[in-house]
Amino acid sequence: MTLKEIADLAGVSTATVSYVINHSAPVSDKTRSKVEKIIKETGYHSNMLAKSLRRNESRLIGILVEDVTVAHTAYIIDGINEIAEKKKYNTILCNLRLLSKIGSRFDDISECQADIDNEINVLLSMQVDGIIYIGMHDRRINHIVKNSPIPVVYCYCYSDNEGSSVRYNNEQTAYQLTQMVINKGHRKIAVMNGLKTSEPASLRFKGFMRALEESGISIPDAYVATGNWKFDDARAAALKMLKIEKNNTADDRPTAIVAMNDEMAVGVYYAAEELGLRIPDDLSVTGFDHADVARYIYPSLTTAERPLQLMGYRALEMLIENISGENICQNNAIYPCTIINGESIRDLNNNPVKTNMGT
Amino acid sequence: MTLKEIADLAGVSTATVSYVINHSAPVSDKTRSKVEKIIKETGYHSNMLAKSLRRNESRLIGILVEDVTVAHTAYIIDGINEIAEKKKYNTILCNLRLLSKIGSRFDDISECQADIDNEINVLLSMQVDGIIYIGMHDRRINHIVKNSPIPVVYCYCYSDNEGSSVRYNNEQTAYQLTQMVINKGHRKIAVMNGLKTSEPASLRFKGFMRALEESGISIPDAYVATGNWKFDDARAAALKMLKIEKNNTADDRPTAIVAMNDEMAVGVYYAAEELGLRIPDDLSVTGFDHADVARYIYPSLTTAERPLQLMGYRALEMLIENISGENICQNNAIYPCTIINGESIRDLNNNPVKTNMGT
DNA sequence: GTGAAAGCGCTAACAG
DNA sequence: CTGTTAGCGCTTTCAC
Repeated sequence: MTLKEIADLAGVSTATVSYVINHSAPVSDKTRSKVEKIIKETGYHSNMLAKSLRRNESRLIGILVEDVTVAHTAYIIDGINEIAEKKKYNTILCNLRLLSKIGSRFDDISECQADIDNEINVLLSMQVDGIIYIGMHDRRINHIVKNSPIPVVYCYCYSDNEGSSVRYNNEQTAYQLTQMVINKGHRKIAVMNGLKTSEPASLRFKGFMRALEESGISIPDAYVATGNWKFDDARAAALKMLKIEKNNTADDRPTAIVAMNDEMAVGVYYAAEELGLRIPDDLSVTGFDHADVARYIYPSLTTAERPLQLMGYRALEMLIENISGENICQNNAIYPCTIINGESIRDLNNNPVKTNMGT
Repeated sequence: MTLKEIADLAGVSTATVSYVINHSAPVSDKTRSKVEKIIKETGYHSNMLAKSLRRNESRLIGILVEDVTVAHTAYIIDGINEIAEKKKYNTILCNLRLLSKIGSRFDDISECQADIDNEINVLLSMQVDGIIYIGMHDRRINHIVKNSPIPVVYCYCYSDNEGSSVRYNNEQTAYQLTQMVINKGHRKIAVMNGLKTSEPASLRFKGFMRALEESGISIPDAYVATGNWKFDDARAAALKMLKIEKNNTADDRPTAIVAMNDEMAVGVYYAAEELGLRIPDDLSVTGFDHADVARYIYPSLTTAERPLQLMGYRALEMLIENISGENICQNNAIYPCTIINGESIRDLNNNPVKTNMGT
C-alpha cells in the first residue's frame, strides 16, 4: 500500500495525501476526512525509507554499545528510549560485543577498531542523524569515532577530542560515602579498591582519600586493599585484612570498609561472616553502584545509585540539541549519584566503640 | 557524497559504480580498481535508505522488547546481534517499557495495546523485513501482533495464533533438577514455587511433581511453599517451613528445597543461616535461572542456565528462514537448559542422613 | 485548496 | 564490459 494508491482511492493527488498526513498544507475538511477514512480503512502506514530519503533526515539515532550484556547498558538504553519516544526518534542498535573480545582489558579497544569502523559505517549508511556511544566501562575513548560527519555523544565514557559526554561523579560520590562513615564516628577506615588500571577506581579512591584528609584521618597501608571489582578477590583481600595476625590485636582492625562497588561489598560481607564479625555491629561496610546483588544481602547495604536512566535521557537530549544546531559546543556532563541508605554502617557516636572480638 | 559523485570522479556511469560496490555485474579490473580507489579516498558509504527503497528489502530486523531492563533481554538481544552481524542484517530496537507500565501483571498486556500497535507501525514503516518480539516473562501473548504482513518470531513467550516462538523447557528442567536431588538420596523434598499466576511457575512445579511421582515419593502440603519469585517472600516462607514448630521434630523438616529460581534460592540460604542450618550439610538447595546472584553465594548453587543467547540465535535464524521463504510453517522451538553443578546438594547415599539439629 | 512534476540516491533491465 | 534510463515512495515547489 503506497501513498499513490491512497491518492487514487480518494480521487486526489499524491500531494494532497501528503498534506493530510503531514499537516504540511491546508486541506479542506471534506478532502481531509475522505483521505483519512481511506487511510484508516486500508491500514496504510507511510514508508519511512522513502520519506527519509526525500527529506534528507531520518529521525534515526544510532546507539552504538560496547556490550549490551553489561548491566548498566540496558538502563541507559531504557532512558534513551523514553526520550526517543517522546521526541519521535527511532533508535537503531549496534552491539560491538566487546566483552567477549577484550574482556576487562578496557584500554585495548583499538584492537577492535576495524569492527568499530565497520559498525559506524553501517550507522552512517543508515543515515542516522546522530550517534550515542555507550561504554562498557567509564574511561577515555579517543580516536574511535573519527571525524564523524554527524554529532556523537559518549555515555558512560568520554573522548577528549570530539563529542560531548554524559557521566556520573565517581570522585564526589566516594567522597560522600566516606564522609558518611566518618560522620558516624569511624576513624579506622579501610578501603577495598577496584581494578588498579581502572579510571573510576582511581577517581573513587581519590574521593575516599579527600574525605579522610579533610577530617585529618590517616590510615596505614594495610587498610588499602584491592579487590579488582570482583567478589572473590574482595573476599580474599578482606579476609586477610580482617584476620588478626600475630603481633596484632583486634584494635588494629578497621571498624569500617569502604568498598568501591557492591560486588566487592558482598565479598566483604562474606569475609566478615567467616570471621564471625557481624555487620554493622563489628564492621561497617559501604558499597557503590546499587547493583542487583545489594538487594539480596542482610543487613541492607549503604551504597550509591548511578543515575543511569538520567544519563540516557541527557545523552539523547544533548544529541538532539547538536543535531538541530541549538547547541553545538562540546559538553561534558557529570551527574551526581544518589546515596542509598542501608543498615550497614554502625553509628559509633551513639554506640561507643567496643573491642571487636568477633562472636 | 553520493554514488553519482563517485561516478563523476571516476569518469564512469552510476551503473558501473553500483556494479563495483555490489558485485552485481562483471567489471574490468582497471575500472574496478579505479572506482575502488576513489571510494576509499572519499570515505564514501552508500545510502541504505535509497538502496532499500529501490530494492524493496531493508535487511532490517525489528526487535520489539517488552522491557530492555529485564535481565534476560540483553542476552537474547546479544544472541540476535551475533547472527545479524553474520547475516548482514541490522536491528532496530523498540522498547515497550512495560515494566513501569504493568509491572508483574504480565497478563494485563492488552492495556498497552495502543502502545504496541504504535511501535509495530513504526517498525513496519521502517520497512523491517521481520520482527522478533521478546517477552519480559514467558507466557502466551495472543492478539498482540495482528495480521502482520511480515514474519514474526516470539522469543521468551509465544502466541497460539501466529508466528513461531523460541523458548526453553521449564518442565523438563525442573524435572531434571528434582531428579538430581532424588538421586542423591533425598526423600523429604520441599519446593519453593514462583508466582502462582505465572505459567513458568506451574510448568516448573509440574516437572517437580513428575520427578517425585516417578520415584514414588509423596510430600506433605507443608512442603509446598510459594515465594512469588522473590527473595523476601522465599526467605519468609522458608523460615516458616524450616522452623521446628511445637508437635514437630527435626525429622519433619525437608532435607532439600527445590527453589524455582535463584533469587528464591538465595532467600532459602538466608533462612537456613538464620536457623543455623548449614548448606548442604543440613539442607540441600537448588535454584533455577543461573542468575548473577548465584555467583555471590556460598556454597555455590546447583541451578539451571537458560539458553538465552541460543534463543536469540534461533529466533533470528527462524525469522530469516521465514523472510526468505525457506520455511514458512509455524514453528515452536523449546530448548533445554544446562544444569550447573554447584555444591548445594548433599549426597545422602554416601553420607547417611543424620538428624538435622542445626548448629 | 489542490495538482503536476521534479527529484532524493540507488538498482537493474536493456541496449550497445 | 559499460552506459542509459526508468522508477522505488515520498515531499515540496510552483502553478492554477
